[in-house]
Amino acid sequence: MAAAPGARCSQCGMHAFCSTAARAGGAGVELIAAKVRVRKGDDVVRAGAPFAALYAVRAGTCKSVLVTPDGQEQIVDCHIAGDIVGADGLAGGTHESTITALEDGEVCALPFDQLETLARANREFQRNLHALLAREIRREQRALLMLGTMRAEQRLAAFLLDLADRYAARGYSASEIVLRMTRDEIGQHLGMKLETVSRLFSRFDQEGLIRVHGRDVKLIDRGALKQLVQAGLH
Amino acid sequence: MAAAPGARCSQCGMHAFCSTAARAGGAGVELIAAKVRVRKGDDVVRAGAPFAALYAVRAGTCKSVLVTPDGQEQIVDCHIAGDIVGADGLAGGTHESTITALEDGEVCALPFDQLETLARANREFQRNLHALLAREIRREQRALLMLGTMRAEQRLAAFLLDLADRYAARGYSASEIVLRMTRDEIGQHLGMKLETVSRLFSRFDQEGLIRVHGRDVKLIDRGALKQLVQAGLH
DNA sequence: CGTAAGTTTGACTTACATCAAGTTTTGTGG
DNA sequence: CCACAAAACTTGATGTAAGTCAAACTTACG
Repeated sequence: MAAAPGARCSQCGMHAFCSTAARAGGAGVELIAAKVRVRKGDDVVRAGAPFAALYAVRAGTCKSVLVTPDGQEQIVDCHIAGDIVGADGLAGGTHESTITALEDGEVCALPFDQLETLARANREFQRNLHALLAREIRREQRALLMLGTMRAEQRLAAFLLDLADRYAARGYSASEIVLRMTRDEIGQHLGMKLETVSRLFSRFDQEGLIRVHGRDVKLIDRGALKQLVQAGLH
Repeated sequence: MAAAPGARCSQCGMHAFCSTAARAGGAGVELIAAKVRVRKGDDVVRAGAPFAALYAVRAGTCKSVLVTPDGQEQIVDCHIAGDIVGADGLAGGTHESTITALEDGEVCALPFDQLETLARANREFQRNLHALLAREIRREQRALLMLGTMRAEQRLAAFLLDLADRYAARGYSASEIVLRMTRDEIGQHLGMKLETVSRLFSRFDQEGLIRVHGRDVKLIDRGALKQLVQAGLH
């Protein structure tokens, strides 16, 4: 179950980890990552499950979902290949959100006690691990800013720009996005109804900001999108 | 600038840290916390400042604020005595949110490289540090759920219950709250306007859920408040 | 004690939700 | 590969929660 050695780690967000982990390996510890295939709709982790590992998304995309007592769902974040997920389970020992594959893909389970052992052995790896957790705090703070202060059109524009930037950072096209979420899921993520998402896509298309065909979205006028997010013009 | 030894650490959220830190101290490291007085309105950390330490709130309350490019403010969280703040700065090396005192108080600066050194030396302390970061992830995920799925009245009810619970966990009254935030600040935290906050306080008071006198709030019918949050009845 | 900051309440507006119908896409078994 | 059902999407008409504007009231503070 050990990961294939050197398997395209350079594109993986865990890269910094694994490379320092390899060096820290000299200290007598080695990271054993279990690579798992997931099919669309599979749960990577389920809310309430005991926490034991972080998961590196090797291929595909995932959503992490929190559910209210009355059944309403909030998509807390969506993850693309290279992201590390599941850190919320670390507090309290059980996962709080359910992480589900949005398409077929592959994840690596990284046993957390092994990560901690490596972090104790290697200062650089430790810092990377902490940065990983802090990055999640930061992403969520930004999401709060978005939900708390922006209007629907701004949130959707910000969402598209963020997604494009993240794909770009992983070497994919920065303007051609294939959404893996339904309109309903995008709505659950951005705090609006699917009809509103649909209407905004149509309007952005009409206004020449983007070009939409179902789940294929092409960013046409990034400048205008950015301005929309920032200025919040009516 | 070292903290007064044994200074009411039992009430401090850092307690688990310091106690294990003391034990880890046998490994030749000691935590030097700088205790600082803050006045109402003082910034504990400013957005953009280089990250060097976490801050334990020893007395008083703080808010952490994120600002949009166009000047809108989102109060990401508010912190009471016993909380540890400033973890968002760990990613990227600079603080992203500004943390401001809402009343006179006292904070301890905990140099992060010292915390990391202790974490490498002591497994239990390391786990506590990780749990601290994960708890923040969790709080923010819940806040996202709140902003993304709930209506204004539910958010305010949830806010009051959370605040009461947190005070209770620190040994204060679970039903008598003294708000340290203005209506405007509460609105900036919950994603609504100050007028809406005011109206909801008045309505909750009329309906007998709470008793409001300015910033003094007494929770009367916690059951009803909880039901309001969960059921979202119209 | 007076001014400024904060709060309340009312009248009106608006962004988004809801309800509803029709269209397109996706997936599956014959 | 096609047929057909289910799921996803679009668009319109209407409703409503919360925002905006405005004025009066209360509390905190120099």
